[in-house]
Amino acid sequence: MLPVSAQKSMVLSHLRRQALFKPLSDDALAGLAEYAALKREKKGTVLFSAEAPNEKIYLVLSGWVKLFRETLAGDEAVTDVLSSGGFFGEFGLSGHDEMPYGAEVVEDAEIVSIPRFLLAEEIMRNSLFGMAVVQNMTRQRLQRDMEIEHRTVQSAPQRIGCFLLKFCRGDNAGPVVLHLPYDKTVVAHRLGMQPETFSRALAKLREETGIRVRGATVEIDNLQKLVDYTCSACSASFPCADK
Amino acid sequence: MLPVSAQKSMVLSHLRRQALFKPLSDDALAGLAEYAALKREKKGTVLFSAEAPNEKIYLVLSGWVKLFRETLAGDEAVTDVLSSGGFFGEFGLSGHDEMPYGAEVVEDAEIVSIPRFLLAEEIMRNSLFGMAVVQNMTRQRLQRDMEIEHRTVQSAPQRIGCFLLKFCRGDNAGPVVLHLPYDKTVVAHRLGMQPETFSRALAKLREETGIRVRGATVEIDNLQKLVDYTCSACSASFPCADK
DNA sequence: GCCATTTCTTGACTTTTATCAAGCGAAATT
DNA sequence: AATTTCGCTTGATAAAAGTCAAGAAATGGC
Repeated sequence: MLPVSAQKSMVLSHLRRQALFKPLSDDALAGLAEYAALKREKKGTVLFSAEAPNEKIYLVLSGWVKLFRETLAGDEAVTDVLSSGGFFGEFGLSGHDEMPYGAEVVEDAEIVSIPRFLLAEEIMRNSLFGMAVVQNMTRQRLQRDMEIEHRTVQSAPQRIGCFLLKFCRGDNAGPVVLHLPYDKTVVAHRLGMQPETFSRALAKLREETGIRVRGATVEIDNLQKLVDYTCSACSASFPCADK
Repeated sequence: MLPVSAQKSMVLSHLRRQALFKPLSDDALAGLAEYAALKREKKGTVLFSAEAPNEKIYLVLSGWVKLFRETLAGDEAVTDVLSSGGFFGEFGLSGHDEMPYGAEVVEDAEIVSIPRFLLAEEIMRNSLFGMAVVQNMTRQRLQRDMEIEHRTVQSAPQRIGCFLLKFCRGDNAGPVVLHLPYDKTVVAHRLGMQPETFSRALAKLREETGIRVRGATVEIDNLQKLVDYTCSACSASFPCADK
């Protein structure tokens, strides 16, 4: 275990790197870091379940964290899977004192938690920061709108194609090799389908677009072919501004 | 047509009534009203299409407005249908200068538009207002999360039941009579299904829960029965806090 | 390196939703 | 009042996705 001071300065340097925190002064950041806690969590750890008390904002530094809602019947709907720079628990800001979703680590992660009242204070104090938060929320809402669109108008193979394209750069013409960042089961739920459907849909996508899949590795020889197949059922087209 | 001054004061009184604008001073409100425009629009009017320039924030005073995204293939995904108090166009705040969706009046509506830079200025000036906007955005994001959940885990009849329950008060034990606020076709798309599916699913719901439907009128004799049938596939249960 | 566990795939089948086509009924137009 | 339009329903059929079950492949622990 690192000494406390060393850990604090590490947290501070991580916070400084977050786009959202750019408008904050060094003093303000130091104030956050003072009360922030950094944790390393293993895959499978449930950070909290829905309806847990909501007092902190969490920021993902590395790894992947799944946000989900569970029905009485036991089905789960994954609303998002976050990586570095993603944060959650912000509903505390709007007066919800219970978490509306659960959070589970799906790939070993480092997570910083910050008491939410500190952020609320900072929003009030620094209007530039407030504006940055508004913009971030707005962008997130837009992403949710797109998610709703995807789930209603895209077929399962198209949703997978869209997911893969999120990891491709727009200027990349040649062959692309990428690795699925977390388990296929999680990807499946992230895309609103069952693992079996995912498996079959991936096979179909392979057939239609010539991509090659071996385990978690995906090779895309002809990016345009994948784009043509995937984005025909979308309002945006690759490279999408909001991913 | 009313004289300009009378119209301005009408706009002002409408703005004053909005929960979101509560933190604003009278001066600030008057400033907004000065540059705000009130319009009455007929059902069927397209306020703007996706990719239109995004310079205003719109606030619905009465009637209903549908927000939707259209794919290249011509399918449309309705992300929301707004009534009094709902607003849209707020993506301008996060630097998007194109509307990410289209907006169409689905029931005769009164709509106020406000130049977005005025609101951006006010967010910067009044941190209480900034906080209110953050909270509003946060709540909207949560609603989108629930929407995603509903579309993945609820069946078509359940989604309709859930929709009907939004118009019921939690304390209402006895029979409830309500009217669908806009065309069934719009409700169908709002719930992410085809009109034909909506029609059949409504018949199924009627069968399962004993509700009676005649045109746009729905009579619910046994609210609990509807709740039991509908909310079993949801993480929240009636009466839901966020509708 | 081997075994145990987990994750993924495949097959057979069911359920749900979409699609295409036709017909009904209420409301607006003339 | 007749006609046209639009919204809604219904039927037949197809496509998509879910479910249950079994087996294959990959992964992690020892």
